[in-house]
Amino acid sequence: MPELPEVETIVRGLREQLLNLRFSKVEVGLKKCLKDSPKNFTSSLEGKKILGVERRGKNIILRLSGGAALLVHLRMTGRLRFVPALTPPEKHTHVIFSFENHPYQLRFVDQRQFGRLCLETNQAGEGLDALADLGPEPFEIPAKEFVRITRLKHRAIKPLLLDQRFLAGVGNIYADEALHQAGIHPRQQADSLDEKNLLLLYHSLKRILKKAIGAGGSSVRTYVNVSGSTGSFQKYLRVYGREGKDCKTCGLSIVRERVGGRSSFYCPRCQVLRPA
DNA sequence: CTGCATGTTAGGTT
DNA sequence: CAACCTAACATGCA
Repeated sequence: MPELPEVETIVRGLREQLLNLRFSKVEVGLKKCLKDSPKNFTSSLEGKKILGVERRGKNIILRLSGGAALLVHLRMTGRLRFVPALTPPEKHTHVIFSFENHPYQLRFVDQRQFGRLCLETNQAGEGLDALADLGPEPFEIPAKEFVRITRLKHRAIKPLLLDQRFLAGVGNIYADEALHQAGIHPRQQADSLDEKNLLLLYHSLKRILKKAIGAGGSSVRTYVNVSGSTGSFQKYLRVYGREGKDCKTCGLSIVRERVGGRSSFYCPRCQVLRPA
């Protein structure tokens, strides 16, 4: 659910709140969301200071004193909330972080328990192991490079966009929206697209991601930001979740179809599948 | 009751 | 190796 724009919104919120805070206490209520033992996790974190908050793909990275990093992946329903310590814990609260001389807590809440927190005590070297396989960031890869690597792939474009090793951060919502905007069928073979089409896709994707970040993300199910507010980009979705409704470009009914095991929404008139 | 849902990974097959 | 499929994870909702 949280894709690049939602994660970016969360990261910005966390950066505002967490910079220079020092963990005083970490409480783990559900150990399966950790890679480490809870004991190791809490004792390694306590006393460390938060020096930076970054995003890589759909991952949240807290840079800590001593060279460590706390990685958070929210998967489907994970949420990070920054709330007064006196707030009664909501259902599915699994980890609570308290800070020195601060009345608020950071809480990890996850209804479906798929989200993961992982502490990397990596030294010197840059790469965090958990992020090693991620593809380029959509905002960093140059247009020509995007065109080049896409045409190397003999597979449908939609599952390719969702492949985090190909491109980091794109999920089901924004893949469907970008393909609609570019007039490309989700099942179109990547290596059958010409440069003009791929440049259009590249710019559509960046434009949509940027607009969605500006709107604070899309709240289609459980997503809220760090302070609990919903995003507003769901109002601007043109295909995602709109099966049977009319295409805002041509009026034809939006269809839903499984592509690469994921439901995909598209307009059969604006997005015609062409033989490879 | 059944089926389905967002992300990711593991494991298997083609 | 690349591409592809399915199951699994846990819960809530239609």
